[in-house]
Amino acid sequence: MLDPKLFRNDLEQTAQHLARRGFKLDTKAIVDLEAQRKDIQVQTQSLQNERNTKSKFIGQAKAQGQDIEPLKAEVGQLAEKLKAAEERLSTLQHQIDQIVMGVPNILHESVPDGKDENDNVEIRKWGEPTQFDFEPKDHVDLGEKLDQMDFEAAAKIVGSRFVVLCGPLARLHRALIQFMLDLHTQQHGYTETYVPYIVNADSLRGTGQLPKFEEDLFKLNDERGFYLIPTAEVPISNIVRDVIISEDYMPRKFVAHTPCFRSEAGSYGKDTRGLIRQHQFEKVELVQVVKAEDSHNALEELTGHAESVLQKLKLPYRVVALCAGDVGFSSTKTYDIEVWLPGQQKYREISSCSNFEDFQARRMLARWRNPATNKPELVHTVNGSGLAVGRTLVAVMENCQSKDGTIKVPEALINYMGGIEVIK
RNA sequence: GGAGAGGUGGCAGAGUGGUCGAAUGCGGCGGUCUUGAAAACCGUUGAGGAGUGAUCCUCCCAGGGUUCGAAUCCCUGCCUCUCCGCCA
Repeated sequence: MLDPKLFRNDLEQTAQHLARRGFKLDTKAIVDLEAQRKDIQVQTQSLQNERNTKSKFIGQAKAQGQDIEPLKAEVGQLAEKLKAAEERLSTLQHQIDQIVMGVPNILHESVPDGKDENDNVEIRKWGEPTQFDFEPKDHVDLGEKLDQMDFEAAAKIVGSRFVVLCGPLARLHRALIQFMLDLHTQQHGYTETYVPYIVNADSLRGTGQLPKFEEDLFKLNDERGFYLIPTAEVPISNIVRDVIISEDYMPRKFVAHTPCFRSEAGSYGKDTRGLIRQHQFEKVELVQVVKAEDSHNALEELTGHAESVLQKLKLPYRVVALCAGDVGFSSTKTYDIEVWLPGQQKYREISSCSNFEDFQARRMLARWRNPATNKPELVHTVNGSGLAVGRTLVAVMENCQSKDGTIKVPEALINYMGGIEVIK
């Protein structure tokens, strides 16, 4: 959520900023609603003031034994007007909120212009696309040939976009998780965190998935309005919702491994093959809660932490800065890390690292107390995948395959595999 | 699942339907004292919002209700704690 003051004092400039990402702010509607709001709010408050004052007076009059009936009647009439005013105000405020909650974040000035993913800018590249002296297979062929990856069984058990892994491949999947968690906790200073996989609507509003993107979520058939998490970002970030933390709590760095659940509504026909796009996948997520002045450094740092996973696995990748049209709703700036997939002869997203500045914090009311002013200030939140586990598994399989269809376990994972060096 | 007790400011903890946005303690901040610190003492200290401003409004878990007036009474929901039962 943007600072509401921007809509009152800097509306045109805000609209221009938002236009960069192709978002059209309905300034006319806002000006109109704001004018009404101001008018009615002032009215309402003055009526409330009158009621309070007179009611207090009744108390005093009663204490002195005066006749208070006429006064009661007078204030009683006031109450009707007040109720009407309060209702109008709340309706208006609701309409304004509806608009404001649907407005994306303002982009950082360093974000490149552009319309869609084709305009993203490569920032750096690590390694070169893996060369083979044979025709490399994709992970589906490899996995099925090994008899350790079964999409049919999964389709029978639930439906499409799920997978069953068996044997060493399932273990490799687990090994990746352990490896990533150890790396981030031991070398990058993150606190290992275990969080709920089910969240309420308030949490999803806090991080920005709601109200706009409900269709991407799995909602439980439960009158409490629970959802499966689409990413650990939601439960982790909401740890600081509605609290005022102390200065020495920051920078706070959380890492958690969780499953993620996404409905993938609207992506029919996209990545239908393999486990690139699943309804359920594992992810190791990095979240940092920092002071405003630190967030852009934190984004660079966090992106580096995600990259180091790929470096240690010796998987070639590149980092791209998302262009204005491609940056997500809540983010001011996003780097995608894309790993090389020989099966597709393409770089594919394996991590997305974003700085939300105070956008999520304002929705979450996540604040810290600044000793300099002794006042609460909004924190900044930064997060990124470190990494998407399923896609990392794909990358390992495809980049480390041999001609005979076996897979060489990356050195960094051999200990986690109990010494297994080749998956066959 | 059954029985009970609660949810109040950064924390702990009072609160009779009418100067209660809320006693008190701790913590924080400022000061006195001290070579310095501690102790002691004095002062100060919730959040959000409207308005150019004086000032005003809202918030005592959330949502409804009663009332001229609700932290206080009533209803619903959520959460926490204690006991019993069941359970990975």
